[in-house]
Amino acid sequence: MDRRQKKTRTAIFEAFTELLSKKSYSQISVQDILDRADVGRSTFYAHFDTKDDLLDALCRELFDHIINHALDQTHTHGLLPREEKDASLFFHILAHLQENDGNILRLISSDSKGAFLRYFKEGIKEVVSASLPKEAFSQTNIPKDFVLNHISGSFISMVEWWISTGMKQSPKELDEWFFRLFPDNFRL
Amino acid sequence: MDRRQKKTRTAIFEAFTELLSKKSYSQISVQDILDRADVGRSTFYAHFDTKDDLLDALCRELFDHIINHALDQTHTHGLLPREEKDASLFFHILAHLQENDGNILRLISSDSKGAFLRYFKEGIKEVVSASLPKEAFSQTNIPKDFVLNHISGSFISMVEWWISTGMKQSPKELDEWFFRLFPDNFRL
DNA sequence: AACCTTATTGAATAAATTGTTCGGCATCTA
DNA sequence: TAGATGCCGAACAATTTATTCAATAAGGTT
Repeated sequence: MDRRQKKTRTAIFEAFTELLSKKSYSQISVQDILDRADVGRSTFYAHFDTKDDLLDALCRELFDHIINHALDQTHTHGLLPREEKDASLFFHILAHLQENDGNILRLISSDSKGAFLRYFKEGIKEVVSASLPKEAFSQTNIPKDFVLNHISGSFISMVEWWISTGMKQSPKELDEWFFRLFPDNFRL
Repeated sequence: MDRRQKKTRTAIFEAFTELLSKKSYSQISVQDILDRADVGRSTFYAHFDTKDDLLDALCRELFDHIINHALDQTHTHGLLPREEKDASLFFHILAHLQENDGNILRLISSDSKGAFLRYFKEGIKEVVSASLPKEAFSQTNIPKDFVLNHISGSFISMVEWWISTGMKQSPKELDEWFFRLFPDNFRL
């Protein structure tokens, strides 16, 4: 990709996330983004169809970043038995969030988190689906998709809670609490 | 309240929910609402400050409706032991949703569900907090608010899943599955 | 370095939207 | 019936959105 394109793209992303930490999504005008990113009007529309499109692209980018990071970590460690807390996928995601990499936290606590959390939840669902042992389902007749939705949904809910209450707990602590709220025969 | 006021208020609410089932919130203009509700421009702004204010009011109204309905039911039955599935708060909420009272489903499946689900989740948290036996916490050192957030968050998540997959399960079935995804020593 | 390609700029523009104001009219309540 | 209150709808200023286009700048290739 052309250097110029990359430059304006990240300039827009950065300006956008900065603004998102101050105003709500609907209050941000394209002009605001233009001013802060120091980018021409027509340039913006050459990159993104609409403001919604920009939000979507940003969410996708941040989401990819998080998931890939977490997957790298777990693959490095291999899929160890659950007892090794450091190998938990969720632990790595939480740890990554704690570093506020890519200003993700700004987005999650803004009122436009909806778009992002959709991606986030869907991604978690897929990852969990791939790594969850079949034994977790075989003993019940509860649909797999129902369980996956429960796990990813409550995880996202926990992340929101964590951020909104000031991130006072460590990823390890959260990870442990989280799993203790599932049935004893669950080994995630 | 003046009959005239009530009339326009509900006319606006109805027009709004109908529109929400077709377009996303941001795509709906005040003019759209005016046309469909057959209400004058100045009248609208006499009732609501902004479009956001309207959404907020609608969410509050629907939320009150659901929660009060569910609370009535459980109070009628009294708080029976958990084994009596019909007495579950969650069962009643699900059953009420199934009746699509007040076109709630339209709102929950629209992309402006965020605002509504916030109220919904917060309300569930309070109700659960009030009715949850202390034994559910005493054996752990997990903060109560964490647990409440987990319960209400995963419940909301389940409702979204239910609606988005066509509501093929009965409230009773869902209610049962839901509780089986909690630790065995949980008696909600 | 010269050349071709592609991106950016910024201004001008049309269309849509928002929120306000105000005089005239309809409807409620006492 | 009378006074108060709500509704109407048109007109209005201010923003905002998304497009167009010619001039300019910068990138990449040989």
